[in-house]
Amino acid sequence: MITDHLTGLLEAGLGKLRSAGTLPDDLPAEVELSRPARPEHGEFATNLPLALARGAKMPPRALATQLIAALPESKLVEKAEVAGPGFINFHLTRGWLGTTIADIAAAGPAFGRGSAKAEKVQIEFVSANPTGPLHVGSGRNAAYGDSLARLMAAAGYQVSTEYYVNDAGKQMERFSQSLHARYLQALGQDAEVPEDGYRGEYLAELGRELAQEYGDSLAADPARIGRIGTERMVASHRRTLERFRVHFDGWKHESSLHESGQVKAGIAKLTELGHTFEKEGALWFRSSELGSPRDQVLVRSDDESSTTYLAADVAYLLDKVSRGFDRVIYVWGADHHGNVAGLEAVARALRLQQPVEIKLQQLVNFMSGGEAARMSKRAGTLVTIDELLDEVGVDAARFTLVSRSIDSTIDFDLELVKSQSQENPVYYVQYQHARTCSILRNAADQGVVRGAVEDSNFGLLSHEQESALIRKLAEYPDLVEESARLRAPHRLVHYSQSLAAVFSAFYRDCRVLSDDADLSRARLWLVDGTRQVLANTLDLLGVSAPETM
RNA sequence: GCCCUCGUAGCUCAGGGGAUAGAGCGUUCGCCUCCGGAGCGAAAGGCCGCAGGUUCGAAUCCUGCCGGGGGCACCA
Repeated sequence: MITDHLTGLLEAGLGKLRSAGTLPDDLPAEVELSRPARPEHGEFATNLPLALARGAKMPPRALATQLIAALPESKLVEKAEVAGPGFINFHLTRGWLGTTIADIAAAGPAFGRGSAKAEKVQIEFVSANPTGPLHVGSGRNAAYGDSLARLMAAAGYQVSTEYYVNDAGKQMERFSQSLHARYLQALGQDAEVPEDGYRGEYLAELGRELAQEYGDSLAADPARIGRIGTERMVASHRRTLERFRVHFDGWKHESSLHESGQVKAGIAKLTELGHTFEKEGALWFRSSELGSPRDQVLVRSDDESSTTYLAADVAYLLDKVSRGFDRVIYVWGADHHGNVAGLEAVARALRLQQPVEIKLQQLVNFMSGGEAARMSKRAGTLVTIDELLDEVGVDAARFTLVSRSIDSTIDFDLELVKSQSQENPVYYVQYQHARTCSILRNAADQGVVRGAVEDSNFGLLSHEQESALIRKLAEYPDLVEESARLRAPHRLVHYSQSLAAVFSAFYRDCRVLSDDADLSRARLWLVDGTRQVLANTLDLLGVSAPETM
């Protein structure tokens, strides 16, 4: 990779300056090359001299000049020059073009992958209550979590994904009672959905379904109805998510943590470590001493067996760690942010060595025709992922939902997305991908043989648009690394649009299939590299890369 | 009141200490004998919410204020 090569040159140059006594000894040994910026000033730039100038007690430009003089010879660097307040711009030789294209051709779908890391990371996301269909807010969570998992895996981490099924507690009781009422109604009996129950039409449907399948045999067993209903809901979540191209490595039921005794054991461990106390008949977690604004209840006063969600969270966190994950990432909706301090307090109380990261996803404001539409499962008004997919398809939905920083609220206007779906940027990116495939097909039809990549003469690729395109392709491995580090898959969206635009400019100015056979071959390799990188980027987003549209 | 988050072009948003702050949409003006026009080029459009601070250097980091959104349960 080119940045590795340049970093090596800079390190060698620095070493030379160090041994000459120009630099203080306490400067960092690691050299960090900045990402290519303002490529019109050179193929790659670094702000390293600026970063070091202070420690070196010399003006950045002077340091940059000395550093350039100390750089070893390189076949890939034509020249290096000082620019701006003290940048070093590298102008690369044509040899570099070939190495980049050859790298892509050799790695294929693996181009951009980081070196394998030992770190095992678990990402838990969606984890919606199984009390109703998944709505678009969970869709954003799913799109983000899944892309993050793909991205971190590409960056070299060992990634495992999990969905936590909240199939215990009072919310589930309300669900059972609501479904029971709907079931009785379906049997023609008088029954009312509880005041604080779930009133959505989907439960009435499920009630009719159960009445048809089971007759009246469940009438006296609301608990069993609840269990059956929950599993139906979980199964429907799984179907919806698979349709959304989101696959989970594991599904963890909260109920299993209760049944196995892990919840009790977790509480006992907190008590053993001295972090609990009793008050007003309840057992409390003294989280206020661990950075949380208040203490929290673990076991309710009304019933010794009645534990709170936090107690289950303790058990679940211990369970995750016991499975050998070195880092656990939670993706939560912003409406759960009040629980962040609590979980962090738990991690501190348990003295976990493993980092616990909580990514808060801001809300999706669902709009309809410019007007805010409230989403509420209990009121039964919501827009489900399935409805969204029916309207705009998986590709547009995923691309749109992951396109913004996870910290930003998204206004999602279904009317707008429907009406503009043909102008959605995702189609632009896919279109450019299809175009690369089309050119490759045409080449095959015309009997143009690309030959081996090492036999191509990439020195012929001297056009400005060709250089710009190769620079853009060469950014990709760094982009993967940085986006993964920042947990920011939305950067891939912006990159895909940018790469598509650069390719489009190349396409306009540089005819690929021409009478010049050598040039055609070199350009075909460039087109193929573009196709590969577009496909790799879209894959990390869970968006398809069609060969025709 | 406290906590989280956002405030950048008309709109929706990128930009995680560095060069002349970018993209899409919208607006205006151009471009189809040519590998896919779901396209391309150009122009117009910015006290980067406000005020301090740190720094050689701040849209970026810190503090305060203003404004939008969300959250502060013995629900999950």
